Amino acid sequence: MPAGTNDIDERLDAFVAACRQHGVKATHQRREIYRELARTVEHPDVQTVYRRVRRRVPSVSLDTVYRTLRLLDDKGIVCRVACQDACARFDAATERHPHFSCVKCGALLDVCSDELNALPVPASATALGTVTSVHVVFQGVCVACRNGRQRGR
Amino acid sequence: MPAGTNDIDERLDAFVAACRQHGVKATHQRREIYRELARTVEHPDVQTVYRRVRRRVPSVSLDTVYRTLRLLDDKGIVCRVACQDACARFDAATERHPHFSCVKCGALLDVCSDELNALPVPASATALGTVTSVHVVFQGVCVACRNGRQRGR
DNA sequence: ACTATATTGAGATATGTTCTTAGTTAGTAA
DNA sequence: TTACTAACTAAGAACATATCTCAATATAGT
Repeated sequence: MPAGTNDIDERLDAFVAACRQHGVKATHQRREIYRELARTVEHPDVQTVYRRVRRRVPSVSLDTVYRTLRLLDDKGIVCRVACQDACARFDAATERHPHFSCVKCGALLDVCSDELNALPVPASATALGTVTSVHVVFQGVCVACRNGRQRGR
Repeated sequence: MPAGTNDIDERLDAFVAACRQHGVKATHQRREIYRELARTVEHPDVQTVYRRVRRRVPSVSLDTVYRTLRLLDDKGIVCRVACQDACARFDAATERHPHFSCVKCGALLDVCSDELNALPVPASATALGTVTSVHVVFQGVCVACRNGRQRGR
């Protein structure tokens, strides 16, 4: 979900509040890591977040980015998006929504579908256990790649 | 999907045919790797397949299991299942079907839901690109873990 | 402002996966 | 059956992702 500057500030305030609520410190690094996630729709992986945060906080360590994203995922403040490649990718939007994953360029895009989001979990799934989250990924070739344009991550 | 012995033989025949069709050799190792995948519903990872295949083919190398599973995934003969942990897991059933993933023990279970399988891809997804596959994963705690029983991979 | 303690940075380490080379085996098509 | 060649094994190296250890530091509550 795109977000204007004001929006980001609001979300950062909410983030700090969420940290307090969970009893974890809202450190400078964590705020910057969250900001990078909240300000993009790309669902960047850890390395990408690291590279970007380093522009603002040159001393930040890769490990801190790993630790922070894992922590925030555990607390439910951000969420990890399942994708086919090896690396974990993250989303600041924790509300359930499907994704589109391009097998060519690796782009991971948000899909808006109230219909799908409202879809109840089938009994055949709840019979297997307690469902806490639902992940829907459409895989294929994105419009940009289909049109021949190549783009990196 | 579970499979009896006869079923396995049939699927192995189909596997050999699929190899021919794709111009790759249906070697002894590849057949045994496929057999291990077809005979279980656990969606094992590479290491697990390797351990099991070695019982029948002691000389098989880990690298061959990696290479074979990647090749078969590329050809669409098996499919890689997205899961939260680092390692790739595989499924001999290539027909679209949802999975249940247990966050505690890592179990990856098949969900049977004709309803979900029949669900059309929403226009908001096809607008982003050409969809070639749909992955639905319900995440949560499986019945066994909920009941306190622990089980390894 | 002070202090207890959660958090960080840096480097080491673990794990999963792929590649390289060279010599050997075994499918496939004729 | 034979020959061509893809595929295999072995062993090592390389690479990427992710986690750990521990001393130094910054944050939150008083």
